[in-house]
Parts: sequence; C-alpha cells; structure tokens
Amino acid sequence: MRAPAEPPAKPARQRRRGHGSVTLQHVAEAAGVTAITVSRYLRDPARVAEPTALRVRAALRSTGYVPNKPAGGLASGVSRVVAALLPNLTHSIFAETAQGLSDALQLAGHQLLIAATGYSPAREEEQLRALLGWRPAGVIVTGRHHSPGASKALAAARDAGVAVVEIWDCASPSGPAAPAPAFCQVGFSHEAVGRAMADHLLGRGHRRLAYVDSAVAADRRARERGSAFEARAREAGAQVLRLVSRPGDPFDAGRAALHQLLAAGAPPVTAAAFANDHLACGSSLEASRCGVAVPGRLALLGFGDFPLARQLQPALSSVSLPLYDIGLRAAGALLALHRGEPVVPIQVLPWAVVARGSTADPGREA
Amino acid sequence: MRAPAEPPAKPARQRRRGHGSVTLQHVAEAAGVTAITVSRYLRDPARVAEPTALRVRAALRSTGYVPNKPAGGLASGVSRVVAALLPNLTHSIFAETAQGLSDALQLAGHQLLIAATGYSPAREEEQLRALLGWRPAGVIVTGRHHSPGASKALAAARDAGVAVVEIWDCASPSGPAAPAPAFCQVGFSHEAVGRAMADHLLGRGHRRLAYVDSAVAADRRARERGSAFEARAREAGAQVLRLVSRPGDPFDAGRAALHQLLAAGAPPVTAAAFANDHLACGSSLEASRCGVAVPGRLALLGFGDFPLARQLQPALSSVSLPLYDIGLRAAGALLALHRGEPVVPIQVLPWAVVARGSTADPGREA
DNA sequence: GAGCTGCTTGTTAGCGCTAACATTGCCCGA
DNA sequence: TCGGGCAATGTTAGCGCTAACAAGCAGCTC
Repeated sequence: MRAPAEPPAKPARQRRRGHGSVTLQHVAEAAGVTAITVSRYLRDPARVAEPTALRVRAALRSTGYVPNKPAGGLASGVSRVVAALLPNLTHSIFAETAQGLSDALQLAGHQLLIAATGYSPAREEEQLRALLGWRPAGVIVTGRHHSPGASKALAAARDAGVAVVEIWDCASPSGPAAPAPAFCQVGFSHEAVGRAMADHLLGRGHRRLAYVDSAVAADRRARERGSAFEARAREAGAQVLRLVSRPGDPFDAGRAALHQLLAAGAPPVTAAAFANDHLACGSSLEASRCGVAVPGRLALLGFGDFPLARQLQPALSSVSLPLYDIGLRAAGALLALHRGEPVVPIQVLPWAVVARGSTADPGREA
Repeated sequence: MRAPAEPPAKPARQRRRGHGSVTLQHVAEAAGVTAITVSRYLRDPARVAEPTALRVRAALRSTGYVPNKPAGGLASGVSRVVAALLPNLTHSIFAETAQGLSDALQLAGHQLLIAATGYSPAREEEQLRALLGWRPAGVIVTGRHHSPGASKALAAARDAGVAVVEIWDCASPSGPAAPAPAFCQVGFSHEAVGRAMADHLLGRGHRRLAYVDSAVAADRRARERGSAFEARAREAGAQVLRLVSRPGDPFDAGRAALHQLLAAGAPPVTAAAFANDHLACGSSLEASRCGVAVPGRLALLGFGDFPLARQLQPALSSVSLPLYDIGLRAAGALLALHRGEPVVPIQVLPWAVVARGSTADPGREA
C-alpha cells in the first residue's frame, strides 16, 4: 500500500550496532515519555510529576532495566567507583582495612575496585595505571613510598581531580619542619610504634633486646618499625640483635626464631619484639613446648594484636591497631576530598601497646 | 585585523563540555594522526606502521595519556571488569578466595569489583543490582542460594551475556536425577564434608558426638554441614548433640563451648566437630588450660585447616579446603564462559579431612 | 598499463547516557 | 486580556571511544 517511490536510491548500507540490553530508551518508550524523563526520575524522583512517575515505575519494572553506570559516568563526568591498592587481601591486617573501606563506600553508594600488589612497587605502578583507567572518584594506596612512576601518576591523577589517600603509614610529626605530605594520609607512624615497642621493653628493665623482622623483604613498614626500635633501644644504651625470620608458615618461622633468640649472645637476649603477631605466637608456642619461661627467660612482644594473642599462655603483649578504622576513615577522607571539602591532611589513628603476660615485669618480681 | 562580517549573526550560545583530562584526540593531534590510529596502536601495535607507531609512542609519553576504560567499553561493548560478591573480606576463608580471584583476573587483564554481603540475602540482592550496573564481563556470587530477586537478576544477567559463577558450594551429586544447576559452580559439597566429618569421628569409635555451629546464624553452608554430620551420625546409630556457639570472639566462643560439651549428656560426649577452626582452636586451648585430655576425654575436629591448627598441642584435626584455588578456578571458569568456551558446570575441588592428634584413636590405644 | 591485492590510515556514526538549553502549558495578578 | 513566573517535559549535542566501511597507495600480474 505504499508508493514505490524509492526516495533517492540510497545504497541503504547503513550500519548500526547496539549491545542488546535494555536501555533508557526502551523504558522511555514503554512509559510513553522520552529518555531524559526516565533519567531524571532515576536520579531524583521528585523532579517528575506523579502521574508520569507512576508510568515510569511500571515501565522500569516491566523491562527489568539495569542502569548502565559507565555510560552515565561518561556523560556526566562523575564517578561512583573507588580504587584501592593493597599489598594483599589474605593477611588479616589488610583484610580488615578492606572491609572497613567496603562498608563505608557501600553506605555512600560507591563501588570498590580492588587490586593486590604483593608488596611490589612495580606491580603497584602497573595496577595503578590500570585502575586509573576506570576514572575512579578516588584512589587508595598503601604506604607513602611508591615508585617514581607511580608517584607521578598519583600526582597527575590528583591534579585531574581524583582524590588520593595513602593509608597505613603517616609521616611522623617528629621533624620540626616536616614537609607537607603530597597526599592525604590515614594511618599511624610506624616509627613511633617501633619506638614505643622499645620503650615498653626498656621500661621493664630489659637491656639485651632483639627485633625479629618478617621474611617479606619488601614490607618496608615492618623494617621501619624495626629500625626505630633499634635506634631507640641503642639510645637507651641497650643492645639490639636484629633477625630476619625464615620464609614459609609464619608460625613455624616464629618457632625457628625462638631457638635463634635463645642461642644468641654471650649475655643472652632477654626480650624480643616481632614484626607481627604470627611470628610472636609461633615463638610463644614453641617456648611453651620447650619449657622456656616467658617472660622469665625471654619476654615476647608482638605487633597487630591478632585475636590469638589474648588466648596464649601467657597472653601475648602486642600493639593493637585501628585496622578497620583505617578503612573507614580513609573512605571518609576520600569522599570528603572528592566533594571538595577540607580534609585533615594527616590522620593519625590511635594505637596502643597492650601489656599482657608475655612482657610482665620480671625484674621487679625477682 | 579581521573583517567585521558577523557570518549570519548566530547567537553563538553553543554549549560544550569536556571533563578536562587528556583524551585520544589530544594524543592523536600530538602525533599528527587521527584518534582511530592511536586507538588501534593501543589495542594492537602491529596494526600501525612503525614510523607512525614511533610518533604515537612519543605522543603517548608526552601527554601522559590514561585510556578511559568506561568509554572504550561503551563503544566496543566489551567489559574488563569482574564483580564478586562475598559474605565478607575479613574471614581468612573468603580473603584467600578473593586473593585467588584477584591474582587470576590480574593475569587476564581484568579488574575486580568487590562487594561484601555480610551473609544477608537482601544486601546481596542490592549489591548485585549495583554491580550489574557496571556491565561486568561476569559476576561471582557466594553460594547457590539467593533471594528470589537476586536469582532473577542473575538469570537475566546470564541471558544478557554476563558470565555467572557460584563459588564455595556445589550441588551434591548424590541425587540420581539432580537437576542441572542454573549457573556454573566452583567449590565443594558441604553436605559431603559434613558426612566425612561424621565418618572420621565414627571411624575412631565415637558414638556420642556433638556439632558446634557458628554464631553467624545466616551462614547456611555451616548449617548444611552440621545437618549432614548429624544425619550421617544418626544413620550409624550415634547420638548427636547440636550446639550453637555464643557470639563474639570465636576463640572465646570455642572456650565456652568446651564447657558446654563437657557438661552435656549423662553418657558424656566423646567427640565434637566445629563449624570452623577458630571455634575448635578455642576449645582446644581451653581444654589444655583446664587439663582436659584431648582426645582422651574429648576428640576435636575443626573445619578450614587454618595455619594455627597444626600448631596446637595436640595438633587439631581439620578439613583442609582449596580456598585459594576456588578463587583461581572460579576466575578461570568465568573467563572461559565469557569467551563462550565450554565449561564444566560443576567443578568440585578436592578437600580432605586431615587427621591429627586431636582425633587420634583413643579406643584402639586404651 | 589496467586491474587486483594487501597494507595503512581516515571518515562517519553511534554505544547509553546526561547537561544545557528550549518548549509547552498552566496559574495568577494587574 | 495578557504576559510573568513556574513546573514539567522535550530537543540537541556531546562525553571518549571504537566498529564498520572507505579511500589512498605501493607492488604486482598478465
């Protein structure tokens, strides 16, 4: 029933695409409105008159529409993802922080894009570049030391409006003219913790100390604590033996470390601090197995205050950390930065040396 | 120096936008080519002649270009994100799996978008909808039971080309006419594990058993193991006491559970299985503290084979799980599904009851 | 040397969405 | 009666990128 007038004999070899899923367009047709009205309804229902809203709601339901966030972000220039770079997810310390991040971001309607670096700066840089490609509202990185390339990428991202937060490590406020940090930091000073660990043992009369490092050579924060521990102890005239635990199961490494500690020194070591509670617990368990008196023969001090620390016999003294809070607060700072609100540049969260049986004062008693 | 000829007196009130960052366009101008050439270079350098590639490389470096992945995905219809929904990130079991996912996806050049459900089906559904909005290549969900809404959303996503993999729980192949699962599954059968745990204790002569559930009421997989344990034990004519541990620190909950176990039953319980190793370790530590003989008075069997299990005195028998492998294999299955390759629909990964001192055979010895 | 092939680069349109302006219709006061 | 003000919806263009086709050009065959 149509006139056979082929308009201007167009080749009609047009090409289209479309990836199949339900779009705003489809919803709009079903509701008898245009796409922008549906878009408005989704972002702020009050901007659409009630009778229209009713039809839009029905159309949304009947089509099973799922908004295309990347497309929306592209059009509006706002992002609802936050990227996080952590050394790994398996260690409880980072897992707790990741959970804090996840919880806080979920409440704010943001999604968490996560990547593990395995303590490798090169992998951090590579992952960072990949993550920035998602145009996140912000990036959370672990520590304040990065490869030159990563630092440059972070600075460029910050200048392009990406909120950058460094967690787990704060510049220590010791120096009188401490340079302002390049990025917002949420965590604590590992140097201060190392000193406090030394003070804890020194305060109990120990003068022949040891510090057992983790086998993960790239964990420079653990090294920093160790160096601060050593420096403070030497300042106080004490001796410090520095050990590196062997790789493998950290409990077993802690067990092995105990024997090294017992064998070391002509005047024996009387107290040891560890890079983490796993190592310390291993030493404690081994001491108990071998009948070595803790703290009588050797006092033990962990780091991290894992739940197991309280359970040992004697209970392990350790440093309790605001793991979950770091995640929570970092997310808060990031969102505030992203909104352009003023943010405290260095947020030192509270930690504490928790004194338990494994460092109970032997000198005063004996 | 310009002729004042206002062309056709256009209002000139044109509006543009642009979100500021460096785009392909900028790189192309710097290299003296068009955007598509740069795009081609980035996706497959071999498709661009070497002299041109040289200029493009220089332009990329000088501009500091970061590709806009959402825009690329929008244009091409392919996605390089995978979304994962886990109950939480803090428990080592899920953390290990998350790490496996992360590692495998990183190798394949995909990013991991992660969300925690806190064992809540409602939160799972909500998070699932949010994640699907990112148009992921695939979704990984925990368990094979979801809210009706979530199941519908998953099915719709699958039909729209999103690869869906369920982890941590496989339909047990027991039934003769087991219906094919709706989605690919990578994990193990909690029912089979529960039965094996019962068999382990029954095989050592125990006939008065207990199963200590976790306090997380919503963890239905732990419940399933418990029910299978109970059913198998009753089948064998044994008695089963079912306990729920108290909330709070799981070690302390395990300690408390020990006293309930000791107090229970006129003919006393001689062996207990636990929903996880934290609980079992708590009981073990408490037994050791109180001088209760393990396994003489009470045999203990955990689940998860946490590193601590091997360290206890006596070492804790437990069920070792392929935690990391679940993540690895799930990622593999997802990527294969996404490429349209054939995939084994149910991948049961190997687990094993690891017999150690805490369930050493007392009957035969005594 | 016409025509074909293969290599390289360009042109055009459009992915799904939203910002910015434009339009419509209605109520109301002067 | 008319225009000002406001509320609701529509129109247009463009976010940054890539698919699909197009075109230019060297080298070759017959």
